[in-house]
Amino acid sequence: MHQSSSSGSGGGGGGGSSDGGGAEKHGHTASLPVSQGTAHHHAMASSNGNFLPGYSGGTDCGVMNKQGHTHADMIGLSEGGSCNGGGVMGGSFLGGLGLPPGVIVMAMGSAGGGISDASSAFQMTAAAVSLSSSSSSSSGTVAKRKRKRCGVCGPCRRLINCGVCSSCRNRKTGHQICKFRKCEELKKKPGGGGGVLEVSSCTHTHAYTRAHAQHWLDVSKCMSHLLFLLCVCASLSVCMCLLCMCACVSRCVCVCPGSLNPDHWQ
DNA sequence: TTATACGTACTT
DNA sequence: AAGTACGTATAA
Ligand SMILES: [Zn+2]
Ligand SMILES: [Zn+2]
Repeated sequence: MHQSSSSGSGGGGGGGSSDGGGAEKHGHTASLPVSQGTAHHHAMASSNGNFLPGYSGGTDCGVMNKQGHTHADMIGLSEGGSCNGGGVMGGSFLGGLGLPPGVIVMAMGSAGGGISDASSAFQMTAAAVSLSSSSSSSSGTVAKRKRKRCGVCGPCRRLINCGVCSSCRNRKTGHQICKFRKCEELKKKPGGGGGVLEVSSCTHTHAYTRAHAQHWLDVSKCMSHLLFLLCVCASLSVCMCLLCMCACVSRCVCVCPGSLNPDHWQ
């Protein structure tokens, strides 16, 4: 009797991200024009073609999809004029984001305390969301969100299925990614990893531009320029750079390292 | 529609 | 703990 035929055998919860994993299917190694040498992305040597190259952003305002494919219809929240450093901003900026009343604004100056890296900042963000969420619990619906691969860890950068692991051998019925390609973040317990909260199910649309993603990587290194806007509506979190006033919007608050990778913001 | 792959439950 | 199987979300 293997799991009977129906009734909850395989957890319905799942479902993932279809991540089109991009691996063997699209051999499409996004060749992005590197124009900013500021980012210190991890050095990686895609020697044998089994790994994706490091992320490198361009300066154009192209819109990128999860796997680096360009998408035509996505709209970036930050490109109103800040895409190239225009920095047009003012009271209208927040209005443009469509944040509902009750937004918590948390500025982090150099006096941010001992915080010196981006993930810590995200944790703070998460904590704040937690407070606001429990405080104004809009509905209590804790709809579980499905996670997506981070896109930057070693396994995520692998392109080729090993073909011999249990997942590969059992692919027909197992529906699992190759063990060597399984994202390190997804291996962790959901909600684990040091303070992740499950604020989710926000219907706000979000997007990012490639240029902004690159900028975000840079800005994350200098906490004194970050401004976090937390929406009590649950899961909307906006991270804005005070230098150029561009912003990142995410549906979920995540503290995993992948949050800093544009792929994670899909 | 098809292909990929997350979450979960059952099995070994 | 690892393997197996299923339902199904998501993208192409
Ligand atoms: Zn494998
Ligand atoms: Zn990963």
